[in-house]
Amino acid sequence: MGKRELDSVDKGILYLLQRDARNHTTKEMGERVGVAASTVASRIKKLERSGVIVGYRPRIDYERAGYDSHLIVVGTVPTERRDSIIDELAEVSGIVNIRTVLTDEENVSIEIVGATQSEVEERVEALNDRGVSVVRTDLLREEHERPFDHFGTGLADDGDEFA
Amino acid sequence: MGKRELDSVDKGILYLLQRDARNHTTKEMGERVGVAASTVASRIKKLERSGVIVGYRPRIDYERAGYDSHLIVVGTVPTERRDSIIDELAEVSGIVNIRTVLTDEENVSIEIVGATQSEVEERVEALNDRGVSVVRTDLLREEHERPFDHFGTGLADDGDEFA
DNA sequence: GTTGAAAAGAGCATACA
DNA sequence: TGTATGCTCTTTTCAAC
Repeated sequence: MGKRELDSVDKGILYLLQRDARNHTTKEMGERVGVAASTVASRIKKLERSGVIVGYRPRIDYERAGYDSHLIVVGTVPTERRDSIIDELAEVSGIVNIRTVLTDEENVSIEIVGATQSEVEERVEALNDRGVSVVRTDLLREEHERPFDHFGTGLADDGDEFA
Repeated sequence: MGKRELDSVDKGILYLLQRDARNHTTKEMGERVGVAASTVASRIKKLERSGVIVGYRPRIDYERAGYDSHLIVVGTVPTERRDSIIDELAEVSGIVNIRTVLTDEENVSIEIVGATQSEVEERVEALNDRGVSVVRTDLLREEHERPFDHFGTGLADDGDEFA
């Protein structure tokens, strides 16, 4: 499915979903965006089917969940083996996020979580065994997420959300 | 609110939410985890209140949404001004994610989205004006997200999800 | 804390503008 | 394409365990 042009209703809905993707009702969103609840529902389905919305995830505070060690590993993978290496990282426990960028060096960033520091250290070593040449390992301090503002400025009333 | 110990029901629920935080019913989750639907609902509420679940967000394919330029900026912010600088980045359009790590150099990673390359380049320059010394700018290639496996191995039946 | 049943509310499909 | 109505299913609530 190709690219879609988003209108202001789509953008308003996306904005509200980014503020809270689970505890908004379609009715509420419809009022904010100026459209009927059923329209909101069908727009969301369409955004899902067209691939603009890929899925929904909870934001988890791993520390509160009892996993004290949370770090970002920056590494290099040879571009020609990149995809297969990334696939195999599925077998390493504790990896919650992987980003790859279009460069030859330091082209992968891996977020790893674990209960203890030593547990996570083992996992970092496992990365080296699997073809990721680790350049740097940093403790994650904070992660801020914010709605992409183009999806909402003036398109939806801001109520109070749990930001 | 302090740390919580998660039992296997909590972990199973978190696992399922990570697979899809919006299109699972509590009944379905209850069946997979071996508990009643109402229990699932109350556990989720508790996880939200205790801060283990911080929120819910859609995963958006920005390219399909018509925003072609998507990049990761790695930079350095002076640690003593870090929090205020991060706060002020709220005024820069297109920033969707900011991570800070516990080092003195290259301690911030900023994800920026925009409609065109030049638009995003302007925004990167705006970062320099606001106290972020930009070290590197890379085009984002792919981002993989996966459920933290400790939250679910064997605790929830895997149906087929849209992973 | 967990359950199951009853009430309230949301989502979905059909029909229509 | 967007909106409204009615039907179905989900979520919420709460008394009992």
